[in-house]
Amino acid sequence: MAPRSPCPIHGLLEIVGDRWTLLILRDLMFRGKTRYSEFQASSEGIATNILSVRLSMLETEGIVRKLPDPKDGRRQIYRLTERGISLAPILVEMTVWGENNLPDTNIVPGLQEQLKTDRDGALDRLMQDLRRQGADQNV
Amino acid sequence: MAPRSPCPIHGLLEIVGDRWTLLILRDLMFRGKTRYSEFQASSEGIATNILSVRLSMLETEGIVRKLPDPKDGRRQIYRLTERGISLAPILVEMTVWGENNLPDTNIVPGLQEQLKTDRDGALDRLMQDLRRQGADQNV
DNA sequence: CCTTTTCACTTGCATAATGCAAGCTACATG
DNA sequence: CATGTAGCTTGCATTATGCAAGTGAAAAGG
Repeated sequence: MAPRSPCPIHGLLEIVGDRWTLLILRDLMFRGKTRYSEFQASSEGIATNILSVRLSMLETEGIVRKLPDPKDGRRQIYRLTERGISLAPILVEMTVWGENNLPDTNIVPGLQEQLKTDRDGALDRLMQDLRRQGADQNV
Repeated sequence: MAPRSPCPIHGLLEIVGDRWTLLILRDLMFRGKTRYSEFQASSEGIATNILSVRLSMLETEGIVRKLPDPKDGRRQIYRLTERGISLAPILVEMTVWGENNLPDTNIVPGLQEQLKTDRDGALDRLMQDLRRQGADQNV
């Protein structure tokens, strides 16, 4: 949908402001997931048709790119673009807030400690790591 | 809705992960809005029934609190709680991303420059200011 | 006072988004 | 060459959102 106002938050929400998109990005950023069936397997249980629509939307928005797996012609590999990687600070802040304000949360082990003691450093390392992953396959 | 997984991002999205809630919080944080009719007047055009449901949800989640206007018995004043103020880093990161990655955005004048040159300082000042607003009316 | 406005909502109904189950096609595996 | 797997698409039920109109309490105006 086209934004109804020039507000940067509103514009961003037109892309990621639904129940599922940020969870897909979480899987890409924090959980090393790259495949359709992996996103589908996340415990929140996204419906397959919704996943399909969201992934292609993210692709047209330039947040992820899809490339065929060279080792298995059935498989597609989804990776974050640089534009997608630049969303990491938002996801990190969301993680920190959730950890501090919600009961019964648990993040990928290790990251939680890093975020508490050295948030900026942990964020930098995360983004560097995502860039390295993206550099493996072309562009 | 109750979260389906212990993921902090998922838990947060169960509260703010819809098209409108974060825009209400934006109005509270960056635009000094405190009243129902002010939220309704935002240019994205939230429907009045949705606004009503979202505000009471935010209240039960402890993100905002509603208090009667002592000067006008018809009016209610909505303010961020400390829990709501602690969402500021997320909104700020969203603003920064939108400014850098979307065409035709314009933020409340002044804040944009502050965020570019001194993000941490601007965030601190914003949160202090919100705390001061909240301290006016009882806790 | 008594009427008219304003404010903060609620209600009813149309439309759009999401959820669920089943099916389909290209490719891989045995 | 039969069977399985991955990544989807399709059809339909359910839920959420959007829109217009209406309501009640309090303020403002005469």
